[in-house]
Formats: sequence, C-alpha cells, structure tokens
Amino acid sequence: MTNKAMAGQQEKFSQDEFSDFYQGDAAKLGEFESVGYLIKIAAANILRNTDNELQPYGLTAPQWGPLLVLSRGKADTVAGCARAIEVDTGAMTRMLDRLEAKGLVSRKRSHKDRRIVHVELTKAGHEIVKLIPPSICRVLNQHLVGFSKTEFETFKDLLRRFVLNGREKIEA
Amino acid sequence: MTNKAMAGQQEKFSQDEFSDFYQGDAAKLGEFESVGYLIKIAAANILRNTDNELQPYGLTAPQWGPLLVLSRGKADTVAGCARAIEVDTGAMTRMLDRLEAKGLVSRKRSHKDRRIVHVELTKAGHEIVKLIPPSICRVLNQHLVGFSKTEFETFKDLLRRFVLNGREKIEA
DNA sequence: TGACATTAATTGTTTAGGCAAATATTACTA
DNA sequence: TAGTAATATTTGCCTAAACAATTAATGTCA
Repeated sequence: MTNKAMAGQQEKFSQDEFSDFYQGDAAKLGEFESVGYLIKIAAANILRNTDNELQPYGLTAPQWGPLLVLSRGKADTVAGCARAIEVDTGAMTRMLDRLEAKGLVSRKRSHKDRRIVHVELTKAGHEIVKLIPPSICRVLNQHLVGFSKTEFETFKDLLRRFVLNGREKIEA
Repeated sequence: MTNKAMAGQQEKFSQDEFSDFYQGDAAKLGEFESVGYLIKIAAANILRNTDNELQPYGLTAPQWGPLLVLSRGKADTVAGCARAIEVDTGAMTRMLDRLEAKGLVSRKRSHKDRRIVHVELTKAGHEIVKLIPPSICRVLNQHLVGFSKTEFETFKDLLRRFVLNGREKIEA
C-alpha cells in the first residue's frame, strides 16, 4: 500500500505523527485546505441532496432520523430518540410535534412510568419509512462516486477517529 | 473481491472502484458505518467545540466566518460574504445584523452602485479577528490527534472528492 | 419515611439557515 | 431608447438545534 507500511518497523516512534496541522496564523481556515470547512460543506451538501430526494414524500432531511429509529426499534420514547440521534430532548419534542402533525407518529403516556411518553409509527409512518433507505443510499453513493472500496473504508476510519477525538474534548 | 470485480475486465480497469457502497435495505444508515451520519456528527462536534473556544470572546462558531472573510479582503459586500461562506444572502444579512449589533462590523451603501452595501470591520472587529485563528486551530488539531501527515492529506483529498461529487448533483 | 438527586418531557428564547417574494438598481439587448 | 434580464439586499415564513428553566414522576439513601 502506501509508504506507511514501510515505517511499520519503527511504529511507536510515530515518525509521521503530527500535532500541528494548523498553526496560529493559518491563512487557509475557510478553504478547501481546512478539514473544518470541508466537513461543514459536506454536511450541508448531504442535507440539501437528501432534502431533494425526500421532498416528493413530504419529508425533510432531518426528519428521516427519528422515523428510522422508531421503525428499527432502537427507541420508543422521546428521550430515547433524542439519544439515538444525538440531539437535545427539547429539539426532539418539537421534531416529534412536526412528525405528529404530519400523521407519521403518535404519542401516548406510559402507565408504568408516567414521566415517559411512548412514541410509535402510525400506519402512514410505516408506509413512508420503506421509501427512505433507498433515497439515502442514492445520495451517499452519489457522493462516493469514484471511491474505491479501500478508500471508502479509510474514509470511515478517519471520520470515526476525527469524531472520537473531538468527543473526548467535549466530555472533558 | 466480489463477483462484481470480475466484470471489471470489461470496464475501465477500475478493479476496485465501486458504486454501491450503500444498498437499498441498508441497516446501518444511522450509525458509525454511515459516512452521512459520521459527517453530520463531525460537523456538529466541530461546531460545539468551536463555540466553546470562542465563548470567552462573545462569539458563536458561525460568526467567525464573515469576520475572517472581511479581514482577509475576500469580500466586502453582503452578497460577497454570502458567496464566500456558501450561505444564503438572506442568512448573511441577518448574520451581519448580529455582528453589527455587537459592534464588530459596519455597513454603508455604495455610491457607485447603489444596490451594493459595503461591509467592513470596526476597530473592535479588527481586534477580535486576531483572536480567532488560534482558537480554530486548537479545535481542528484536537480533532486530528493521532493522524499522520499522510492521513491528514488523504482525509482532505477524500473530503474534497466527496464534496465535489455532491455538488455536481445539486447543480444538475 | 423524608430529603435530595435523577430522569422525562415540555416550553421559552436565541442563533442559524433555506426558500420565496419584494424592492431597487444596474446591465443588456432588440 | 424601451423593455427585459440580472444583481443586491432585505424581509417573511419555516425548519432545526442548543441552552436554560419548569414541571412531574421516580429512585436513592441516610
């Protein structure tokens, strides 16, 4: 593969490891040299393209998240959905308001624990959920045109590490 | 690899190139296997961490963009700033309202072309701009801990291609 | 048991962005 | 030159997310 494997013998000497990718005066922060900018733009583009894909179904991009979470049984409460998608519970309450207004989900208070509100897909919700994954896949595959399988795996690996690095900082 | 690669002999030698990274039923769309999800989370984390860094200066994360654009002379009008940051001109108008309210920028109508409103940094704006790049750099470097220089370059390359692929679709 | 902490859900307030419409001004072109 | 197209800015309306505060219910522990 890369010349990286060659350095494997030294390994722990991090011959190539670095910690000052960006320096104080950085003249390139708002450009294609900045991973921050690139990620921001990438996220915005995914959002727009997904919005376009889902528009025929009357859905916005952020709305597919809760629907899929519910349909896959990953959560069945407001707070559960919020955790699954990593958003505020307040944001989730209002997101579910909108989905409820569209007749896609329904809520009812739990009897066992009266703090909890159970959320479930309506019949219409179940119908629409089927249409979502193909749309998402189309968008993602489009963004990945020209990627090799190895590049795809590398990309995910780098993204995961990037995310986890940042997370430590948050919870510090 | 898969039986797909066998057909590669006919194609353009793209032995490893692929086009179905995600398939119709994809069970992993909201997880660490989805580049869409990863990018969304990455963007959100950058935003949060940058917010924390800039909070001492009374700035939010999205606000540093216009300030830097202005300070580097990349734009000096509302529409120019909007283009530089790739946001709506309506959003930029209101962003500049907020920055103006904080006394960081000022606006005045052009004499030559009376459609245009020129924007510039105030004295306070120039002061605060100096503090921004180090903060951004800290955040990005933190996210990149453990990356080798090659991985860093690879990461940017993949992100650029990912972005450009999606852009074609938008403008289609 | 009673005080205190935790959890769940909601609501208010703010920032932020997208899209569409309205207005004003300038550019282009037949 | 008249009429139309394009550009710049603003505003209205909507979605979305964060943070803080509130309310209600449940858990925990001395």
